[in-house]
Amino acid sequence: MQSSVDIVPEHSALTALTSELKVQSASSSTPAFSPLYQQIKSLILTSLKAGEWKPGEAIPSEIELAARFKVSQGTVRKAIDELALENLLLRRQGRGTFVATHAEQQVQFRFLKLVPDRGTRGSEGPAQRDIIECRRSRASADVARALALRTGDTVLQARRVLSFGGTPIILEDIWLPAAPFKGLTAERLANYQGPMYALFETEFNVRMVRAEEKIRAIPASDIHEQLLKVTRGIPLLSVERIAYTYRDEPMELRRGYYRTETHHYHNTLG
Amino acid sequence: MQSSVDIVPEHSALTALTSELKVQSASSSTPAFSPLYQQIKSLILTSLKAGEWKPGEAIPSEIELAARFKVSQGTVRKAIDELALENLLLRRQGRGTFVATHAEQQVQFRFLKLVPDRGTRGSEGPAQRDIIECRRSRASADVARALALRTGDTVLQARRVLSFGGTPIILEDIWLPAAPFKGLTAERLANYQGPMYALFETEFNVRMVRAEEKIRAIPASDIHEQLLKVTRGIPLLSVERIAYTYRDEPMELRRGYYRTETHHYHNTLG
DNA sequence: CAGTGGTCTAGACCACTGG
DNA sequence: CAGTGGTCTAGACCACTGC
Repeated sequence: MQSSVDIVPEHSALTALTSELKVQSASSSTPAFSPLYQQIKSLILTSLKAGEWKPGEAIPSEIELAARFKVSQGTVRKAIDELALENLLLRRQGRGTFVATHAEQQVQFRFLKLVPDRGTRGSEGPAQRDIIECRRSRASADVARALALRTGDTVLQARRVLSFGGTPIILEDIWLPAAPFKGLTAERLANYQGPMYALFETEFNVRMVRAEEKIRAIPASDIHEQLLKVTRGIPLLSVERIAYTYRDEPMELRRGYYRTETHHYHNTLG
Repeated sequence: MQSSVDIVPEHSALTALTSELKVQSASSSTPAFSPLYQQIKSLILTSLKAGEWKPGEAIPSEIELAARFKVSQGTVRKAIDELALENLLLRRQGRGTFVATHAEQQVQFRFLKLVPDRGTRGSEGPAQRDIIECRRSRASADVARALALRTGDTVLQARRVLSFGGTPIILEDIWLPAAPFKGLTAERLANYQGPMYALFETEFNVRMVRAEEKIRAIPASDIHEQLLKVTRGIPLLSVERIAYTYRDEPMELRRGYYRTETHHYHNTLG
């Protein structure tokens, strides 16, 4: 090292960059200290939300971002690390950092945790997807609450059956807020190859990032009898999912009913 | 920086420490490159397994570990970061890094994902736990396979009911390999306050680190009718869990049956 | 071969905890 | 106040990818 006296700070980004937006508030009761990399993280997140880089595309290199934000590479590195951990970005050594997407082969059906008892998903061939219906309707009280809408707001409602090896296994009822999905039709849904969430990305710029599921055991009703070919009253897995976009905005309510004679819901506890 | 010529490497841990165990194999077809911090990570993991530091205790500070392993603080930092991410260690700023434990108040019932429909767990008061039985038996074929034993090996078998607010909600059948849990009795189980996994840690030095669950909907049988006070045939959530210790050794098979009229299994998808 | 992410170091300083 | 983890920097070098 040089002969600098250690009282003189060699580097002091937080101080030096006081002219930027990175100042600590240091005002109210809670100091609300936020490290630099967290601020960089939200800046990247903002660009992500604004669609500056599309799903599947590469974002600028760490060096470029470091120059843009006037911080060291290590700091943007830490910001990107966290975003990658949250599955928002995908790092590929030697190639770059990419905006995560549901369209990639490797991570298709990332949110579907139902797997066949023997082997893994895919071993039984691709799923057959039949759209039963897709229509506009009014949000009931519980649907509205789940989607942060008001009762009576317009929603899109879809129903579909997923079959594996010719056997219907899953019935899903899906509710979407009408506004962000303007123009979505049954045909569009039926003809699209690949996961539904990939369609949402490419066609409506809506990216599902996180989801919460509530799981119960319920008896099959008439609808299940018809569409899943099961006898009324037998146990089904009820999976209610609310999917969220970047900023914790609920964007989809999905009620799934799973037959679990030959499949099971798989979960890993860390 | 100093006037060092950039061809001369200033720091080169991997080279300089060739005398240690950190050499790259660089022999077979796959180079099997392993970064330094990964090697540090397994060294720490080894100490953890060997019980050098007990659950709840602090491990040496980053500076001490860096000195011990002859690497920079940043490298042990990255190793510890990953172990903390895997819930094996717990960082506490200003205090130190601690061996994770199931006994801590905050993370009790880390693996139990059943929550009441309204509010969060705990709002309904503590669970009542009744040990129905606890005995030695022989592993059936499927139990043996789950625990990596041979059919007929001795196992400990326990059955208990968990009640919330006076209502029986969960029936659990638990199988443990006899050897590591020598001396475990029904009394020991019944009298222990706190999570079962905390007992395993303190009494048998067995730490459950990870678990896999298979979830199904099944009809209630006679046993459920008796112990959960439900009518035969109503849907129950069947949760089969295999819990693993550090090195992916299966150490517990647990078959849980959950009533889901007032509770649900909650899961977050990332 | 240039460009990307990934590793490693050394050192300064900050935030937090406890005695 | 000393000690701990947490942040930030600057710079060197390595591993991997594609052209």
